[in-house]
Amino acid sequence: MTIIRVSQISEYVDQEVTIQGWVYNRTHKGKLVFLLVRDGSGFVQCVAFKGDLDEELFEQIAHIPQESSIRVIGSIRADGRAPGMPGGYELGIKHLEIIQAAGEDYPMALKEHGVDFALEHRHLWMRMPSQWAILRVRATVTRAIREWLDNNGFVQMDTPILTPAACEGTTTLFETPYFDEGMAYLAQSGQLYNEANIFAFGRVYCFGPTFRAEKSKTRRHLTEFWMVEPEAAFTDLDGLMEIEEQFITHIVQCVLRDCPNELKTLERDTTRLEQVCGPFPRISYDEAADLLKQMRDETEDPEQKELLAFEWGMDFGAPHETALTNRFDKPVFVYGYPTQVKAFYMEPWPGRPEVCKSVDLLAPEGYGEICGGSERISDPDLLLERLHQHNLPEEAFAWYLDLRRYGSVPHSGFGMGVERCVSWLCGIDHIRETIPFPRTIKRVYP
RNA sequence: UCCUCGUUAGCUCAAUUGGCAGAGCGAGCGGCUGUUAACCGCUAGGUUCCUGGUUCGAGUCCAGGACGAGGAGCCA
Repeated sequence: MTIIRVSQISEYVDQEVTIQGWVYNRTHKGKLVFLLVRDGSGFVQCVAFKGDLDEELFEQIAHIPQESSIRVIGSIRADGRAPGMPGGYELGIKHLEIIQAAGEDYPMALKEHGVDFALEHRHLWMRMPSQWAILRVRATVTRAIREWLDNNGFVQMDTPILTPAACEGTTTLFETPYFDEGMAYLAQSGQLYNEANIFAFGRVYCFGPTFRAEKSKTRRHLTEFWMVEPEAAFTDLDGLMEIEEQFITHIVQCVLRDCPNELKTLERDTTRLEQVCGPFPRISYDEAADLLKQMRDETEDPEQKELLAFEWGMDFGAPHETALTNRFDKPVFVYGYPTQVKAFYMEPWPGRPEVCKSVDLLAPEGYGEICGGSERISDPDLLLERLHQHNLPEEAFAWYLDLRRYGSVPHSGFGMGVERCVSWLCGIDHIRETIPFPRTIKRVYP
């Protein structure tokens, strides 16, 4: 008997097959029982008719607990009434074997749940269609990331997770004892190592978990999140933006192409996503500041006026990013931030030392920053000066300074937060649903 | 760290001025041949977050605490 996966069901119409999975839902109507069975690849309705089965089996099916694991045999038929994913096909049950009857106290009702309850039961919550869809989009995003980078000359170089000190000297890090060497810190970025790697490989990327111990409690923050960081030699800020827009375009198009069912499950309006292809609008920080002033002057709402309060030199807050991105249909680049709000290694703007060659990419529909990057300082003397200005220990950065002494070149790179990207593509409002087991300031379970 | 809010059945929530602890969903049993969050009937299910106080009487008022959420700052 052919064992098939639900995602392939349309190829087996009128054939007798076996499906292995779990009972997601059960409803019955006298002599009919409908089981909604999921197998990881999709959801399919299986129908038991009393007249077709011996009485003991029918009774067993009629009382099978939710989430029981089963093996079901029957023939596939097309039927527009059948729910499921992809839907429109159902299996007429000829035989069913219960692998394990689930306990009758399964806690996840097929309704909405509060945040705390859902997160406490993350190990079960992920079985539900919305979470199944989001996490499959995530898998598509990570595949698209590797695909584009691998196809465009970027070599994957894994950077260390245990690191000797702060990468940028600002954010709070998780620390752990490290033998006789004092404390080691969980990586908050692989960028500095990437900068070493480009001198050997030209274009590289690292892709892995990243850790920030900041007590951020917002819908945009996790303490453990995944970041991809490409870095390219012989690339200036304009070149970096070209890379970013091709990269993002590829990711969006892969998701639209490969995840239509998932996006439909999430009721994502894809018309906005379909407009996402490069080139993206580019505005300077100065222009963004003017735009914000203009928007603040135009609004009548005093609350909005206060939220949009802004002075040159500030970094953008979430309300500023939302207001800015609402003016555009595509992701928008904001480049040339004030040097004082950015990291020490960013190349100054020619003739304007108060501004640096940095660029953030803001996603539309209010999702805000998904990529942050810059052209890096390539002059060894300037880099040393910046280290001193930021009170960073020169010895710890000796290897990093070496990179500017032996064949320094203009180079640039950026980081993209996977969870923020997936949130945007899925149209959900909190990034904790975009990673299988989210780590937040208040949660390390399960 | 700061500001705001919340905690009542397995889940989502209601409970009027301080006056008998409720509903829907979920679970169990029964009914129905096309359900889409089916529907109908019955049953079970409670330390109202904790501690103390006021009161004849507290889910409700007061004080303290615990836990959680949203936002700010910081960032991806």
